[in-house]
Amino acid sequence: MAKAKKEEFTKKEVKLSELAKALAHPARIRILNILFENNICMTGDIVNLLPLSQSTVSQHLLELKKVGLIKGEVEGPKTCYCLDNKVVEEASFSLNKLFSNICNC
Amino acid sequence: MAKAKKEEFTKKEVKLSELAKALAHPARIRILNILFENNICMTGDIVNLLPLSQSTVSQHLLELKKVGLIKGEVEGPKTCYCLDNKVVEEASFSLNKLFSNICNC
DNA sequence: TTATTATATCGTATAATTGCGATATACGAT
DNA sequence: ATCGTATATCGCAATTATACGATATAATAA
Repeated sequence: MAKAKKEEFTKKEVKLSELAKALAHPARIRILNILFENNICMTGDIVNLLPLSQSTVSQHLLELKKVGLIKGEVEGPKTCYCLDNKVVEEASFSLNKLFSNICNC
Repeated sequence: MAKAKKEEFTKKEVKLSELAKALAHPARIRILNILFENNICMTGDIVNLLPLSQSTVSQHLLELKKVGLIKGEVEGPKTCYCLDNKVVEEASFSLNKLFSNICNC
């Protein structure tokens, strides 16, 4: 979104939309599942589970890191990513709240 | 996303990412809230509650309609939009499932 | 019929996203 | 020191998203 326009919305609206944007690509959805399900965290292993190049996967990891859903720890030449459970929990809560606000379910 | 790449992901991953993309703009978040909170549904009224031009709001409405979260009914020269509660409910469920899959919370 | 109103769509400009190959970096092993 | 491995970043191209003004459409009102 254009930066000028961003100021015309509330912080909550912007934050929620940025969270949604982080989830708005199947590769990133898969990455989140991979990080939880397997004991896998190295970039290379994640790359092998995705139909994308190493550099592209690296970018998607960065997107997830930007909103805080994952964090990466450098271990020598490798990097080990994992979910940031606190942020994931907050994200879950935010989206739940959105839906409880717009839905009688 | 490129069409060729879309086929390399599961239908679920693609569907969920498309839902997230629909939520990935503060204007669309606000529109959903407006449609629930107020008894307002006409495009013009929605336009008045957003810092965007009529044509831009119309496009955002289309985005939400594309994923089914809202539906529009033409009433003479006006159009009345409302949430599609069934789809909203399904969306809520899908996102809940994602988070229950990646979070112990 | 003509004017008005509400809205969608078209054309266009700009910005952001997606994707990849190539390169740079950083570390461990030889 | 040099090589190999893992990963991030750069540069670029293609696509998609965002935004707006202008125009088209369609129904109602005068």
